[in-house]
Amino acid sequence: MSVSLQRELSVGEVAQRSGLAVSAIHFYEAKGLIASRRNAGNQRRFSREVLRRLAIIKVAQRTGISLDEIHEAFATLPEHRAPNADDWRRLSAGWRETLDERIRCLTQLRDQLDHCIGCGCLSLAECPLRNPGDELGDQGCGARLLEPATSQGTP
Amino acid sequence: MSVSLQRELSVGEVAQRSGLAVSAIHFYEAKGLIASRRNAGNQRRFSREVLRRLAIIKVAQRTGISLDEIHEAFATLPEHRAPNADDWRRLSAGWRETLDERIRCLTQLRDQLDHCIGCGCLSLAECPLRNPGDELGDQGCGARLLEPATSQGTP
DNA sequence: TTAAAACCTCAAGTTAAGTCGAGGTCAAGG
DNA sequence: CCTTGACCTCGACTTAACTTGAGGTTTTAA
Repeated sequence: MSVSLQRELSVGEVAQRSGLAVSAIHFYEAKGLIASRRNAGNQRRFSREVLRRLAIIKVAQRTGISLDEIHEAFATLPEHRAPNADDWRRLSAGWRETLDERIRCLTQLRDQLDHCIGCGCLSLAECPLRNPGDELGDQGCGARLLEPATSQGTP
Repeated sequence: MSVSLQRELSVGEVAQRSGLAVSAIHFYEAKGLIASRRNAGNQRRFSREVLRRLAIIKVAQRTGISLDEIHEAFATLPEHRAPNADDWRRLSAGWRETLDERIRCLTQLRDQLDHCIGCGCLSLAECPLRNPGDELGDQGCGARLLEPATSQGTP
């Protein structure tokens, strides 16, 4: 196995260079996230481009994107030519927004939690967050911090 | 089903007031996250405290804590008395740190991604992030953005 | 040439966090 | 009394993202 410039890569080489398990690479191929051609003995041969794709997959996953979503995003890449810098940039930029949104939601949660640690509302019944009327601050980040004030009982 | 002050709650009432499915409440009980006693007819009866526990579970889950971790945290609560404000505060404060850490990691990822969108390194080979030597900036937030520079090939 | 290492396919297993359904019991209202 | 709705248990199913293993083939290095 000599070091190469442009030769195609075996699955083991891809695994080593990407830091992924061989089984994961098989899995991604089965999912249509990456492609390979086969040599005479039916073994996979990958172009170097696959390393970039795998890197992109890993980044996207870290931002909380599912493989299905990654697949959809990859589907927007042009079919007839290899993706170029702008293509990747477009995907990255889209995911950056998702990531930003997630950060925003978690930060909001943290602030609520800070408030609750301060006022003890996670432990006592008088939490201001239990009251409705804070729809203003609600940016679609998921559920309220405490029970959704069913407005029955607790007289 | 009359509104009550202090009566114990049936599983349906807990479900309604917590916004969880009955099956989820069964599941949490089976996992040891909440407890109930049984009435004469073998039906679950929950004390009101369970609502707070469920609220805590939901918050913790939103911060990315697993049920197992929540279980561990709950295990640090005193056994012989009902948890008080300080107990809950302690848990919340611990999870706040976890949350903060997650926000920090995602923010770092976002900044890296910003950089990569700018320089196109997600698409081209000259990305500065490929080079080692940035252990300084690495705060244990997971993998590098690109391949871990196996330092063979690409002469 | 030959033995080990790498590769192949396909099915089944794993974990988390629940959901769903079957088959049976309990409780409340008319 | 009887029906309806809420409850009970238990096992099987779900999804995501892989991993593991069995049984067989190809490549590579000595």
